[in-house]
Amino acid sequence: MSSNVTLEAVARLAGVSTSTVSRYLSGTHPVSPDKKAAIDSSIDQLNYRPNLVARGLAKGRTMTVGVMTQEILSSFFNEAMRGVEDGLIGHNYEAIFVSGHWDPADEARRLTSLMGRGVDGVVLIMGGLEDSVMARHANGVPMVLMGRHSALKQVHSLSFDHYDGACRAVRHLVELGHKRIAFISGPPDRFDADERLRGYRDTLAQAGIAFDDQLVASGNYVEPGGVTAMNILLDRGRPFTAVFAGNDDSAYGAMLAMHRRGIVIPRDISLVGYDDLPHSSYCIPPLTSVRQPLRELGREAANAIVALIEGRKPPRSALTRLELIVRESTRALPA
Amino acid sequence: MSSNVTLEAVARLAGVSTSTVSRYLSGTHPVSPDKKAAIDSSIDQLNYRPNLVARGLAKGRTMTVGVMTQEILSSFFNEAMRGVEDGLIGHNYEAIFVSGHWDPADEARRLTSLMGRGVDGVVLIMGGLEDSVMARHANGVPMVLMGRHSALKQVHSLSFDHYDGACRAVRHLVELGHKRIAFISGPPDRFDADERLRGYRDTLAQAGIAFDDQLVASGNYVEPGGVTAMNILLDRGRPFTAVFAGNDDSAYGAMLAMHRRGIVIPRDISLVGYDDLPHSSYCIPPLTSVRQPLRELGREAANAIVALIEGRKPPRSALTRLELIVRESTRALPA
DNA sequence: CTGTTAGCGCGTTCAC
DNA sequence: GTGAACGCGCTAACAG
Repeated sequence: MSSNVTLEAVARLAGVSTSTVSRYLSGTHPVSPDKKAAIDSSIDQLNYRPNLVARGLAKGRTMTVGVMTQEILSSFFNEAMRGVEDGLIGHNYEAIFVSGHWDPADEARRLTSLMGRGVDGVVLIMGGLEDSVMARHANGVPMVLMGRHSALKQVHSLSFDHYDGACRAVRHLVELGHKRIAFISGPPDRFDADERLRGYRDTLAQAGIAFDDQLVASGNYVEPGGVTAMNILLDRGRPFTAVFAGNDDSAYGAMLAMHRRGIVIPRDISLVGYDDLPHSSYCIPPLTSVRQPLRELGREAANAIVALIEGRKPPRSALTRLELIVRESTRALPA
Repeated sequence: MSSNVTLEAVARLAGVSTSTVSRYLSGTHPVSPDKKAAIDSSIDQLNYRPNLVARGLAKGRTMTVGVMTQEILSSFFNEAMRGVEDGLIGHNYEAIFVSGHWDPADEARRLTSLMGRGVDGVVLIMGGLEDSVMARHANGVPMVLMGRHSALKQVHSLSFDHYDGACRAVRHLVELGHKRIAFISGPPDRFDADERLRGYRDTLAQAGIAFDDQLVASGNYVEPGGVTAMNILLDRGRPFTAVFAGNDDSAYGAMLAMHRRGIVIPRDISLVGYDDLPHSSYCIPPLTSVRQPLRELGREAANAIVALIEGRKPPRSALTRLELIVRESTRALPA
């Protein structure tokens, strides 16, 4: 385990007591210049590195926050993680990442382990932990929940308005003159998926377009699901000129399905995605998508958790601003 | 910090000594059935969770291994991380991820911090740490280096043969009848990039095709670089019928650049990538690419680090097997 | 099988 | 300013 050279060794070499070294290192009390020098020299002579485990035990704080993602293999989560990491570094906290794999049992396990490791706070990105479980496992440490909302008042929730995002996407299509607009939905039991569907329906209604359930196919937010959904849509034979995919990964799948059938985007069909993943600027054609500033949200989450840890009130979230990024996968229908 | 209920509280409630509880929990010594029951009941009555920090301090082992990635936002690293995570879980170790951002100073900092946290072992994924630095920071804990090689004998290196991979890619193109084959290289100072270039040149030579430096443009392993490189290649006016991109991200960029100019893949130009990122099955057209079993390598890394930690010899690496995945971005040239 | 006694390395009283 | 002593929660000898 870590180093073998301890604070005590440093103290002995410097001819002072361990408390003096400790105080010097933490800067809590003034130390005389000559001792400072002696300590400094023996520190790098011995190549001393403080044992964070011991420090954590003694102080009851570890200067780390646990970040639970669901899936390491996902641009979506990665953006959020990156944001949290960025934000934390500025505050001298370190992130330790674990992943819950969308499995509540796994999530609970990881959360317990994080707590046992003495993290000072926890950031949960999405996931399916129920409030009661979260409450039970969060042993008094502050928690920030990203991407969804919890009724618990101990947890600070930070998320986007998926309903609004979906409205923007569909409205864009409507404004381009599309009337037959299909929808590839997300996993049926997920809040954000439901919200996006609701946005789709409401915007259609608002535009005076009748909802046609033959025009929605369920995807699951991953590429293969997008392929399947698109094929189903096409096979049903109901005509449509545009598709709104519940997320970009589904959209990628849909693109491939269309490509296979010789359908050209946006000439034959317009496509809008959701998430604006990094890759969406580089697919063929570049994808029009609803951008959620995930990375920024991650930074906010970091700020919030640090504030909470230090007993301050988390700053009011400024952004949550969604934006439709128009690229080349959508076009106006000739009048 | 974590829970407030301690081992001692449990012991008191159960009417036994702390050591008995400790022994029961760790299973190192037999404990009488009635005490077991008493302990069990008081554990969940109190909702006791062991304090891993204290345990770590006492045992000198934390059952965690530090994993340093370079960039969270990269499918490449994510695959590797996922593999390591998978592998570790089976061994009851937990991964804590940090990222070095391809910056040696950052890497050194993170490594120090990991050591301070008392990780039992470290897995480094790529990165640019020099041997001397690695040696200095790895305070006696075992280390596994993924994706590149170190001369240090304390570190167990696990990587792929990039030269071989490049040869396969180019050979494929040659076999399809291509003679004018362009190359989009990686960052000039990176070992794997050099190896791929070498594979490209050697395979060409072997096929009796003269090397033409006007046919290589330097990318940087990310999409924008691929776009630029492809444009340069095209602007030079030197004809070519195929391109080997140093990695998939560059290939994606190249695809977009061609799309913009109305060049159709593979009708006009064939394209081969390297890495076989998950997305490569879903781009348009699906990309022929050299697959490196990164996830498997990650699992091997996990096995190796655990073996090292437990004083065994790491199993000899079985795979490192590269494979060319032929999809739809390459076609045979008419004879 | 089980309780008692020491630490693990560091922060933090409390005196001087 | 500075040192001595104690404690964070747990495991590991040491005795029974």
